[in-house]
Amino acid sequence: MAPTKSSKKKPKAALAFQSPDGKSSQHPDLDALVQQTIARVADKWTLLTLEALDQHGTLRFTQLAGLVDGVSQKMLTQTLRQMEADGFVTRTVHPVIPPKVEYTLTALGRSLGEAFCSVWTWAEKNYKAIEKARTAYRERS
Amino acid sequence: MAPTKSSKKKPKAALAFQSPDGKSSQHPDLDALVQQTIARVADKWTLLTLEALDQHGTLRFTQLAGLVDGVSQKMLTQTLRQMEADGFVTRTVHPVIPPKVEYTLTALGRSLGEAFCSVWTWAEKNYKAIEKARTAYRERS
DNA sequence: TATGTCAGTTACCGTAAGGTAAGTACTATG
DNA sequence: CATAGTACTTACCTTACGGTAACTGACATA
Repeated sequence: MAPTKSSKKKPKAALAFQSPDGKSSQHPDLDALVQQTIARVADKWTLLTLEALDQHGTLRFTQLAGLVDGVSQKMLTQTLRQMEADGFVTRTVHPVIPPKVEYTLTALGRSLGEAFCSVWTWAEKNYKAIEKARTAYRERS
Repeated sequence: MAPTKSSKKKPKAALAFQSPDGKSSQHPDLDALVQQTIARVADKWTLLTLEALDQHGTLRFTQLAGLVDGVSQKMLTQTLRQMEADGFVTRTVHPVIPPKVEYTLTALGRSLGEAFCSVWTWAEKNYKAIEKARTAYRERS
């Protein structure tokens, strides 16, 4: 797509990233990178899988399939591979028959879970307000 | 073989929004509701629009189109309608010629921005770790 | 020999997300 | 009269997401 042009960051975001204020970023695609990161991470199956692993610790493939409601084998595999590639989970293969594969969150994965926690609690607090707004909107139109 | 069938099953799993399973579900799972909420909110254009409005306060349609990098008119309209319906923005039409329409965040919208701030910050802090993990994964396989 | 278990992989296919481009409505201005 | 400016719709079309189901491999058990 078109290259990211504007450097836009809110002052309220605590920047762990050191960069002179008011100047254009040394990393022109920082926003794009961050956006990509969020887009990847804010996936339905990723979030559900993250949650399941966060709650239960180490899980096997079929256990995950049972916990992540509605997921297909295909999507679960895909999601786990992606999360492994991104460094969110470790995949441990025990060379036994029948196969045994265990998945655990890494520190990075756990930190992601914590970060999403605030959105999660926000959603818990506000989903009623959203539904109310939707009803009001529907009646208005 | 019966793949990934858990206690709850959906006749057809649509993306994100789907409520009732078999029973008269006046109480879909809280988790499901929260998940739906996040799925809706964690949309690319929604996040970018939210950010633009959070930074600039009140904006007109074309201003938003300029700020939200890469968005098409179609998607911008769709996103704004959705956000309005969800109670995140107010849409003020000034009955003048040529048309003038202004968009502002509601309190709910602003609170969402704050909640997402932690994820945003997390992404800023960790996107390098993710890229590193990806490279390592690629080399590993 | 047939069947089951676990953790996948692969092929097939329908849906829907989303981009492009053109059209709409209205008026002021050159 | 033609054009520009604003805020959209609408039609069309392509891609990619994701569901279903069948198949793999190696052994254990009946």
